[in-house]
Amino acid sequence: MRFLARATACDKRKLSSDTAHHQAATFLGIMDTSSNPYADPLDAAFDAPSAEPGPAPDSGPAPARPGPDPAYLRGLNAEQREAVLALDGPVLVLAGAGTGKTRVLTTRLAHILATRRAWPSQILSVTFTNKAAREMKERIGALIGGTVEGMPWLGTFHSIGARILRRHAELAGLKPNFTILDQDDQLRLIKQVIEAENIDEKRWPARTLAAMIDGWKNRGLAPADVPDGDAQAFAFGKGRNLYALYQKRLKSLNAADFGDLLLEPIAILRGNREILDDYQHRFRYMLVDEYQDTNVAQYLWLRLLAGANKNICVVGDDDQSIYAWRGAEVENILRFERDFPGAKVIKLERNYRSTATILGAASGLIAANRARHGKTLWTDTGSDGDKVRVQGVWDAEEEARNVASEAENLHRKGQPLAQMAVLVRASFQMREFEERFLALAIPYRVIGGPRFYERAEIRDALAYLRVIAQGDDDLAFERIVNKPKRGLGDATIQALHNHARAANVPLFAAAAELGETDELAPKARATLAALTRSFDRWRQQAPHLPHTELAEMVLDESGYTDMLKADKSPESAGRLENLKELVRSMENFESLTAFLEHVSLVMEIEQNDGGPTDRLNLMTLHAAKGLEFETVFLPGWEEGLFPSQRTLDEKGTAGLEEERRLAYVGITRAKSRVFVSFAANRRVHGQWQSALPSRFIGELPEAHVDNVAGEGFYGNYGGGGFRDNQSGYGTQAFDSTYSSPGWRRAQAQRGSSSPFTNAHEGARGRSATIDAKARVVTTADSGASAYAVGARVFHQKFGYGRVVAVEGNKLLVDFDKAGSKRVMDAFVGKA
DNA sequence: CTCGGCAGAATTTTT
DNA sequence: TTCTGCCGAG
Repeated sequence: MRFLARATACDKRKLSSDTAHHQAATFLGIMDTSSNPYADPLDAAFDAPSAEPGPAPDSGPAPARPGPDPAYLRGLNAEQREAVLALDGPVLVLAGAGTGKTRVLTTRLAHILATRRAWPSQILSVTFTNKAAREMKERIGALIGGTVEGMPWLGTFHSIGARILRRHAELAGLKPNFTILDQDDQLRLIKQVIEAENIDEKRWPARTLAAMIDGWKNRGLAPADVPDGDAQAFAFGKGRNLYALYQKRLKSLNAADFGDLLLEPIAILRGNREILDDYQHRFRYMLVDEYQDTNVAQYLWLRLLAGANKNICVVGDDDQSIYAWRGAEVENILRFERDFPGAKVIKLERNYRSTATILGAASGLIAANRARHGKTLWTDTGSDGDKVRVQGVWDAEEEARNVASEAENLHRKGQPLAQMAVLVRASFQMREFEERFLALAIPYRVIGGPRFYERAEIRDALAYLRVIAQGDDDLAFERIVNKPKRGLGDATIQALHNHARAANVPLFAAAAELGETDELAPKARATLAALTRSFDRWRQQAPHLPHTELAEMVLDESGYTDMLKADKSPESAGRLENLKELVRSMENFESLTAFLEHVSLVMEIEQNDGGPTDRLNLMTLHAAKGLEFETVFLPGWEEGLFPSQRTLDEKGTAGLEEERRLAYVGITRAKSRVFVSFAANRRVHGQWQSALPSRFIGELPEAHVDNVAGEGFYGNYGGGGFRDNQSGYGTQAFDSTYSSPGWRRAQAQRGSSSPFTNAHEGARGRSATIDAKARVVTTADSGASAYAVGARVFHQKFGYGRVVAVEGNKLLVDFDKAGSKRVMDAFVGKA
């Protein structure tokens, strides 16, 4: 048990990195294994060139098994139990929303381990997100003790793919230390390839080709496999060739993109019988989470690995497949039984999350879809609960006001803000809500917004580190060669490229060479020489000091931090702060390479940005999958926005069904309350557009819905409007609107002007501002809207600061991190 | 080479 | 409306 103590004392984040597994493995290897029942004798040997395949299950240590009903099985319902216990042969678990899917998955793993059916290293369990992987590790740890780090093959498709590819890199024409490119790098590279072929990048944008290449890779297609029709679609048939050239460039850069992390292992497994045998033998059990989201490549990968023993268990929900646009094939889950004959299919339909009303509404909606296995969620929790409230409003601003005030209501009644979420279809919808929350000083958190590692300053810092770790990394070198500005412009870069190509060396080497010769202007030459010398120095230092110190040194000596310090813009302080955060996060890794590997596969960072913990959640519907909240707000249910017109145009019925699944996901996130709303007018790209309520509203069973007329909903829809809405949204549902006092008042105010004109803009804008103020006054406990000089305040965007001056309702605030800013008093709260 | 101005495009995005 | 990327002037 000494082991357990040490394991839990370890930093959890450390354990989540792939390289940490190696360490954990070594750690396990040198341990006194007799004290840890799950210590895995195989894992330590994994990296040996010819690792012995594991012992047959029955040749392992004697199964000292707990009695007939181990603790971890208690509390499972019959279906869940079956899903946990059905270990032999293929199993498809159709797990509806809120039916305890993760619990089944983790319990199943625990069961395999506890019954000694396999060692931890003989189980392959794949998830899509790092978050899901982390959660599984934690939950398994909780079930069987803190031995999670002994599960080397629990991870995302991509991290496991990367692991396999690193092990056999040479078979794919790569070195084991290859770089993993993210979207940004990928796009840059594709652009270079297009330009090198003299194709007009304006006419044939790199983004388009990037999307096509991704699509091909998702479908498991190497350049040679790309069908003619597909290849025809880009630059008069040059698509395939460009794809091939891109792949060639990747190899010469010793780099792989995300797609390659799946594709290359497939090629390796297909082309090398012994390797395939080794893995097939190794993985006695396979588990796949979110199977409905797998694409063809992932499917092929799984089929290859499942090979011989076919102990594969996939868990998913066809009704929650919302990533077809990213290559996911709902087909995979729909045809599982055909792919794996004799598969056992278990449906989890008992929902432990939502009220009967919410389930009824969600089921009624999803029933309109044709392509599905068909499940009926049920619950037996007491009362039916509140009906789904559907409300029509004038515009997005009113929508945000309603949501915010409803959230405040619930909050006053004791519901934590963190138990509420606003789920939008597209991120541009978030703005209105953020503004409103800011104005009311409602703490909120945006989930899935811009990623930490995608910020420019972070990517720059990483580029420096990448060049140090991997001199071949041209993309990284190019990124920072003139950042901070060193006077190395296009001309010099071009010369570098030419030289690199002629001498067939990486850019960095070319830079070093050009720093010696006199091909370049003296100034550029001296700068290049100085830069390459700096890198040489950093590389020399690297082994001798902690990588965090190295990072600090690099950022300082390169002039990068000075550049930010000299920058007077309000963001620069935050950028410096981010860099500090980056260095802090590096502490959790053993080495620079371990850190870089983590960064490329895990695009997130644990945020400890202070501020209140109880915050209202704001995110896209996609980001909400897998989460649950007491109350869910679903704004923007309008034709064109949701379902999205573009999806409808591009994907037709299939697209509509995916949008409907998205709506289903949204509703089923709620435990007790759902508020749907739609706005009659919305500003899209600065243009006002009118909209009709979404057809999904009409598809919600009437019995579970409560229609409410918003105060600002004027219902003046000319000849169109709800009455003609082909969705069949009932006229009677809104009849009350037309005669409500609110509506009459509104009519009186507005006269006969049409809501389709811009006439309302000024008036509405003004009244909203007044309203916002009024709300601030009523919410602030003192009733005062002005702050005194010297008061500590908190601003959602700029953080904490001190009031320096007050001018009417504007404050001059000296923010701790963001510097001096002029802000409206309504946008800050008392610190 | 650098900065400023203007045109054109703007869903969803697990890795 | 707002951001990005490109082009022309200094």
